[in-house]
Amino acid sequence: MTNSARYHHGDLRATLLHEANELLSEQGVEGLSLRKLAERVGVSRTAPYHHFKDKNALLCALAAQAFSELDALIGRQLQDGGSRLRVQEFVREYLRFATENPEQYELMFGRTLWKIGEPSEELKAVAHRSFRHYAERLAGLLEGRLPEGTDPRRIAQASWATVHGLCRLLIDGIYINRDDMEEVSEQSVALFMAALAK
Amino acid sequence: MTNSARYHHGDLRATLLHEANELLSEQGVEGLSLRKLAERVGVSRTAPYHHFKDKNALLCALAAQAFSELDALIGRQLQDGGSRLRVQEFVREYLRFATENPEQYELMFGRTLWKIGEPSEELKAVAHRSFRHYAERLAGLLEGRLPEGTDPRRIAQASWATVHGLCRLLIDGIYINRDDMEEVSEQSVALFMAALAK
DNA sequence: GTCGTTATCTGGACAGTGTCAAGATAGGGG
DNA sequence: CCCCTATCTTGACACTGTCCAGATAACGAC
Repeated sequence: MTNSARYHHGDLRATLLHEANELLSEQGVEGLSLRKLAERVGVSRTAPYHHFKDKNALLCALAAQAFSELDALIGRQLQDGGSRLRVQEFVREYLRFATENPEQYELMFGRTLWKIGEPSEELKAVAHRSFRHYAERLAGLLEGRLPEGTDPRRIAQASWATVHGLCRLLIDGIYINRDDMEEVSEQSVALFMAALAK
Repeated sequence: MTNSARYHHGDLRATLLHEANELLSEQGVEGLSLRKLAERVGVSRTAPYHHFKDKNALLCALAAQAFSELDALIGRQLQDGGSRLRVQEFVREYLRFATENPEQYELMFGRTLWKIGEPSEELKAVAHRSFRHYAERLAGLLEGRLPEGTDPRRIAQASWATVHGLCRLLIDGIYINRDDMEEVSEQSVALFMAALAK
């Protein structure tokens, strides 16, 4: 019995996730339909429903996966050490992550899951964890440099918003293009660190 | 012949735009279907196609309209005067605009038009104009305060990205909620201005 | 006023979507 | 060995955007 013709796939859930991610990269969330996905995997249209409650559930799983990668990136890049260059390098990597996986990034932070669909508990958890992780690492890096009375949490939110905004504008091609990216991000970080070093 | 029963509507284009904006506010881009819109206006499903080439075209018109409002806001808020408070107040108003019209804001900057669909020439023009307008006003406000060698255009891009990122995170309910908003935005502006005043 | 011309509007049709319900299949534990 | 149940399939429904051919009426030329 060949691999492709057996009735029970055997590893459908993982295959679906993998192929869905592929399809996502190629065509974006809008081009990712369950029917196309099923056909691609070689299975009937409703088969995925035995592994994911919903299209929403599948997308949440996909986004959660991506958040894990981002979380790993945070852990990798935001270690102790000279803070200015660290932050600069982190932002560069963050932007690289976002621009190399624009559709995944869109899914992670876009309204598809957070506004229209319900973000799954798993997704909310891993997203929140990433942010907390970032906040902690950043606080460690900036320890002692923060002006008195400055809430590190606010700094984390404000800086994340900046980097996130850069990504969004860049990915969707509004106001910032790939050529500007490097300079703009450097400028942003420079401003940020200058304010703190004051 | 009553107003609602005549064959030729007479002012369909404007009515469509108005009602579409209403529908957009209520149900978001995803809930805005041409068929629902047509029914709501009391006209057949394909009637809108005589006034807009596409669904995309209608959405572009809607977004362009919203950009005009944003442009007006920029002109209104970013006048000469004490720069720190001016900027603070501008950001507050920008955030208000975005949070009071979240679906419009999403349409203006979202991938629906900029990635999936084609942004119309009109939309690109008005969006670009808004940014240029912002950049000019900001440069005027910060005149003489910028560290040497700083490109005002980069400052405009970086600061817009920050505010934009705040809006996105806030609207979609990620990492920043309504209670934090005020503080985070103040913090952001404070950092920004502190860096420039250095 | 009458008569095209043309803008506007209509209903039918098609391909595509997510998802529910009912039935088919087979793997795995008693 | 046999049944239970996880897994998979087909059929169906409502909804979407949009093309096409035909109906309607407003408007300008004569």
